[in-house]
Amino acid sequence: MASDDEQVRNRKAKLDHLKDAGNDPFAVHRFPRTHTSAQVVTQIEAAEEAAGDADMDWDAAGFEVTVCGRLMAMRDQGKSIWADLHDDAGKIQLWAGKKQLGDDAFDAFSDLDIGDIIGATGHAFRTRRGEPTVELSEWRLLAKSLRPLPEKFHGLQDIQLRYRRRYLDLIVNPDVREIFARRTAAIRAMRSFFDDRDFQEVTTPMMQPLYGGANARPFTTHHNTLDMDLYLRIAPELYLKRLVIGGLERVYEIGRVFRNEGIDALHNPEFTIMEAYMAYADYEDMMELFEGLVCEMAVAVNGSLQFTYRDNEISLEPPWQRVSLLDAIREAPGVDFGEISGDEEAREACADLELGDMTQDNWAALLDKCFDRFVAPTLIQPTFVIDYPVQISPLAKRLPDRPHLTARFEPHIGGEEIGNAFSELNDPIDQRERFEAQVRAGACGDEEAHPLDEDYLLAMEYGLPPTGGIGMGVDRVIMLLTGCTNLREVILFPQLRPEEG
RNA sequence: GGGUCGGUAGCUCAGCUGGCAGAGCAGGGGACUCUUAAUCCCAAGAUCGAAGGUUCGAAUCCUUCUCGGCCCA
Repeated sequence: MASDDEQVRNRKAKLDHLKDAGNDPFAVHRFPRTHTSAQVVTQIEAAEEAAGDADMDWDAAGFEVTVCGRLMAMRDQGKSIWADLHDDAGKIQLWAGKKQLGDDAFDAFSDLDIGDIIGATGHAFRTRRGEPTVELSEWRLLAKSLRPLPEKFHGLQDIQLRYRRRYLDLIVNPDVREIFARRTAAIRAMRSFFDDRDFQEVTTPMMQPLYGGANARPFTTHHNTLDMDLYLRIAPELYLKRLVIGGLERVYEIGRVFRNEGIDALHNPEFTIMEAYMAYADYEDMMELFEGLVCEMAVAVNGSLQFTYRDNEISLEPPWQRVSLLDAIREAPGVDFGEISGDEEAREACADLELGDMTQDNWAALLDKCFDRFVAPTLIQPTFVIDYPVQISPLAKRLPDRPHLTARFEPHIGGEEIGNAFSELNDPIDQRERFEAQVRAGACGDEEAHPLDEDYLLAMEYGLPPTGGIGMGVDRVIMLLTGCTNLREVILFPQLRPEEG
């Protein structure tokens, strides 16, 4: 057990001594700092600027600062100790001199451990070697760290430990901090994009009496007082469209959805989705909106519309290319799903494609497999895959000239699907028939089939204006923009198998 | 589900065709007032993922299991 480790025992013993001497670090409630590490550096540079070419007299030009953070390195030279203090803004070097600080405070300082949280006051200056530094005149321990940190040079490499103890990952791996800062910038850009266009940000239920808005299996939970089962949402779609019916003409939501499916490099059971709906707009408008949104996110993350993903140079410069779903599959594996309707017929057409066991696959599943296997990996530059068959698009509006197809698109970048969008189906009669077809598919074993939602149909019968909607897999877009190849690198606490066993 | 690579000290990693379990960092003791992956000296730290097998002898070879990475389905 780690708790018996020698290093932990040493640190606990130090803590006990502090408590016995009336210096319990955990009794400290607050610490007023005057400067972050970055502010100290900036002010040192400003002092140098003011002094011009003259030699700096730091005794005169130095200034008093109070900083706080985590001790990340100690270089003990006997009567002089150099230490690195890290805070949210960066790092600043501390210097403790035995003569300058006094014997007691100096000895106590040398007793600190890497990982301890301290506050310190002193004179800011730059060393002869050029390092911005605070010469300590006073310091205090604000929290004792009882466990040793991972190695300072290589950081934490163990993938499982990095995710299970993400705090350690963040403490010792600076590039991880950077990725999540970029994630935050991307989401901030997304909000301002919609806010600038007069969209209203809303929150809708995560616990729903009936799930819908996507084809996926849900998680189930139970409310005790109401004594009813509830589903964790797989999408916010049907609630957002209720709001459009209610007259909120432009709405968006950024939030978590939950899908009860496998976990791999591109799937986490809970992930962040963005959905937006715009009354009186269609899927062509949504393509433009989607392009603009991703471009603004890219600029926020990378400062550019160009980026590299898996050695591919990708440009987000609009307009993005478009390909018809059925045309693309007719070209690549050479199956014309537009000419095939039955499940058996589809299986025959795919017989030579080495798609594995097809006995459970219906027409829609095989179309999906063909696309995922032969077409999606080739869509490196941003591409809208358009015009999905009505059978696999139960919430999308039909194309007027080709009613077997819908006004729907899925954007693909770097070979990955990053969203789904369409002109929303607003005919409640057609919607009921689509739901009924889904229920039939469910009865035939399709576990991801959409359930029939009477409450949503009731809302639709009051009148949903013609509306365009988009959904985006936010984590996936951030993954692409940051060059990560695993979703878990952009989710702070990805789902893992429980520890032990 | 299949293939493949891996699990060795708190952390990062060596350990070859079987022959005393190693280093660096961190930690302990000591020296050192411009260091910054500080440096130098000393001592300590291991159920080698688990179980079985082969062998005089297994971290190493074999089998099974387990956990994880990557690739494929």
